[in-house]
Amino acid sequence: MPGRERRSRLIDIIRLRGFAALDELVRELGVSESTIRRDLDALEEQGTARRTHGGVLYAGGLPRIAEFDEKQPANWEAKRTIAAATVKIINDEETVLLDGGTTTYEVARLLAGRSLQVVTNSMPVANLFASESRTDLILLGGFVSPRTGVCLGPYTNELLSRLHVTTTVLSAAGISKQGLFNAQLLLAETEQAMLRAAGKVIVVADSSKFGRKSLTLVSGLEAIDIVVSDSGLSEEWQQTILDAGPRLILADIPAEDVDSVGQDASAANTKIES
Amino acid sequence: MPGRERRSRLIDIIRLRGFAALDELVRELGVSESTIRRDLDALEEQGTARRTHGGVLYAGGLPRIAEFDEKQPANWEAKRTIAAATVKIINDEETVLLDGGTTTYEVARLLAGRSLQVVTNSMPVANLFASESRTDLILLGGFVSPRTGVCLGPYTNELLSRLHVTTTVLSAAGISKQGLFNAQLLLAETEQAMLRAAGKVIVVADSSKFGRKSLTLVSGLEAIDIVVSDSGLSEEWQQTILDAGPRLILADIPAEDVDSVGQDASAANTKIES
DNA sequence: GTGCTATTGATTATCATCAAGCAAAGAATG
DNA sequence: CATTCTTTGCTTGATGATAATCAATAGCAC
Repeated sequence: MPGRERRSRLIDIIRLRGFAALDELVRELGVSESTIRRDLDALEEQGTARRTHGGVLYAGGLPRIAEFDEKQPANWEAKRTIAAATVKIINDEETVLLDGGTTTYEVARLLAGRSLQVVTNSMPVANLFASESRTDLILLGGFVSPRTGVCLGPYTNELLSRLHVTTTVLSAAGISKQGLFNAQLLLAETEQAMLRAAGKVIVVADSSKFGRKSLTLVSGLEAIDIVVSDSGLSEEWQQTILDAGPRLILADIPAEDVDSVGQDASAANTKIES
Repeated sequence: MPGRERRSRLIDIIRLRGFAALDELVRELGVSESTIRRDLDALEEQGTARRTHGGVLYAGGLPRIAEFDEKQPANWEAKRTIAAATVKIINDEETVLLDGGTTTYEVARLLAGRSLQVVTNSMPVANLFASESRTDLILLGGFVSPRTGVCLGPYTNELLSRLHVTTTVLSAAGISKQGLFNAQLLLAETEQAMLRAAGKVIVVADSSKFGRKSLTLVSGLEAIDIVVSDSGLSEEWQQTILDAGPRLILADIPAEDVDSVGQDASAANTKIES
């Protein structure tokens, strides 16, 4: 096999799989290990691939969404348990509208594979469902915000105005007595449109979000049906929320079995109030 | 550090980076190699990660779009050169509408990082631009086809009807004397809407597509401004296209330097006719 | 406290991978 | 045809990674 074609196929294989073991490549391309190794060195020099012990990683891969990369796994433990509690109150065959944000992303991960209709404006969320044949996916178009990967703007809002869903799962940058806050002006409008499209509104927010305001007010507390948070939420806030109307679900960080992240969402204990 | 938290952080790290070397993890988590190794075995069993020699890959990641996975790198060499020739006739600051398909995906890869406005209905394409701050991205929403990851349907078409772009890059399942063919009925409608939104229409298709019909006719040849293909296209077909109206650009597979795939799009020789 | 168990860290022998050097086979050049 | 340059495959000693075993520690029940 000519060297040119081999290197070209090499790139294709690596790109396709994201990772390829060295002996794998030796077998599939039918050349010696030394040759593969030399090719990989060249690819690395060129920046297309990254070598590891025993294999290669594709380097020119998808640029990642900033928000999901930088973010320290700050309250991820909490976010995960909140997500686990949230998916329990979503039934199969529902139509679910999912907002952007890391907590809703966790919810989306747990929903993947279930028989649902999902509507979202978030590209990271959409990617999770894109190839799931059991889940119908409707993507809200519009202008894509580069930092967060969500669709915004008039097109998005107008499309939303014509949809109706059974359940909307919203995230928030902050929650105060006045209601839900968000950090982006355009996103606030889109979230307001989401509220109008919803039958039941669920807000997911870890306890650190309470008592914190942000740029714009999205909605009052009375528009929310259910708030899902973690057990770190103070008594006062619990009462404040309940007084304002919503049901409150507090997810306990599970005593054991943290490993269940993927399919299995049964671990979190939940305490339902009022 | 308690084992639970460690494993949780492990998942976060792996997910964030896609790959992590073993000694890296040892250093960052401050535990012994044996412990890390045991944790990774557990994660692998559980399906969250995939072990390699000397490291781990994240497994629970994005499910991949079927079309891009299965597809043999059949005419990829041709597709790449076609893509390289195509991006040469697209200028900075233009508004470009990109169709779905593997050839247009290659075009998109070469456009990534340039100063453009990009409009697309394809999620794989959108992912390439999502975090590029230099490129404005407008995503056409709608119903997402699970196999190909493109948005279809009435919402998509209606949004398109309100847009105007300088250049549209279309793909095709087949090209005959009658015109452009596509394999999906709904997609044909969307592509017709794309044609209507376009100033200049570029069709990218490798030579194997010519003389091949598919399910539905999308448009006649006269609606196309430029056809970009490879040098494998027969004389008769060249003449047929030129007689019908479009300009024809044939990309030669470069004699050397196949390695330039990423940023560098300068390699392909092109022959421009009429 | 005593036993029990789970988790961790160190050690070892074994195996896989690596870089470098060298020779053979083509391809290109004069 | 001879010569040079490139590409390829093989070998070797060295390095790195692995699995398995064992001892130490820390909890937990009673």
